[in-house]
Amino acid sequence: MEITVESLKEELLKSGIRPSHQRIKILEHFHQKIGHPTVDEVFEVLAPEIPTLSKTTIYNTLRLFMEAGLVRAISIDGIEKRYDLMTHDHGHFICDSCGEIINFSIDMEVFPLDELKQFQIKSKNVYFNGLCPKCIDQGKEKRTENGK
Amino acid sequence: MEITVESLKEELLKSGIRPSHQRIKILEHFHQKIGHPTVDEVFEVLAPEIPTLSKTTIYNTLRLFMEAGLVRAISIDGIEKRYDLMTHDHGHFICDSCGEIINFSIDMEVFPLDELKQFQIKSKNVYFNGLCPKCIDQGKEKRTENGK
DNA sequence: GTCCAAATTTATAATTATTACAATATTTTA
DNA sequence: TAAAATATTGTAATAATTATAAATTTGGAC
Repeated sequence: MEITVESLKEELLKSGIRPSHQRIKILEHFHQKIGHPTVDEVFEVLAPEIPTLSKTTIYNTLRLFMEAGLVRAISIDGIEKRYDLMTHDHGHFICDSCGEIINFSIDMEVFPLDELKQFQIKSKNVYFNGLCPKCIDQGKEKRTENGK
Repeated sequence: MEITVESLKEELLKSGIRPSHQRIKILEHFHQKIGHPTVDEVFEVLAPEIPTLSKTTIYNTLRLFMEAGLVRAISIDGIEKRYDLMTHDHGHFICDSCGEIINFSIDMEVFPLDELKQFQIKSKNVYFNGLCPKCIDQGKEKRTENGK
């Protein structure tokens, strides 16, 4: 399905969010780019397009998107939050050496949930970490300076 | 099994960590208290027992413990890292309203991992969030000020 | 189209978790 | 006991995030 300004507006309205210029651009960024950007990374990309853009707006907007269930935050490295479009279920593999985050598909229904019957579950997140193939080849062990 | 200073020393030595007074006390704290303390919470509890204790020591020690695989960090709220003893596999449920973290048992072997055959997986983490039974009863929706 | 109220964005300052670093203290080894 | 290695401490620096208040933009009533 094509991503247009109109479809983005609709997506926002459906979540009860007023589709301002900034919000459309930020949502568009998540649809166009794959990956798991930080607030800073979103800012760096959009600042040239929206010269008046403020980082606070991105913080505000992403919190709004989260509350509406449009994106989710992942913060496995504990340094900086990263954000991820809420699409289909998937897990995240984080490489301890290079820091890269790799999606992998996973069926969240595999969990036996007798213990959580009384709970209302809104989202499920699965994180693995270890070494990615590239870093295994290079014989790396610990995260290095050049790894983000 | 009884937790004694001797058993804690052994545990540290087995991981190649020299069992200093501070390190023993910090490890002991994780064995005694259940929960997922932050650096600050560990500091508050241990500072009276070790008057010279520095927060830097706790940061250093917990990083050391993590590298040795004794504890793991969870940072699902993205605010402050919390630490957890590496015992048996379990998942974490985080209540969006009161912020409480509840363990639940889970078999990490249920994951189909064809996609990650080439990866070296060191740890697996599962986080759910939503509302806990207490907060459902109280009709809460969003996290409130009194929720940590 | 103009005006008004509400919502949004912006810039700045404040807060807070974490790390860097250098000095001090402790422990180990010879 | 003396020297070397390691651990701890206190302070200062860094960096991500939030609070706040002013400025701007938006949407609707007329």
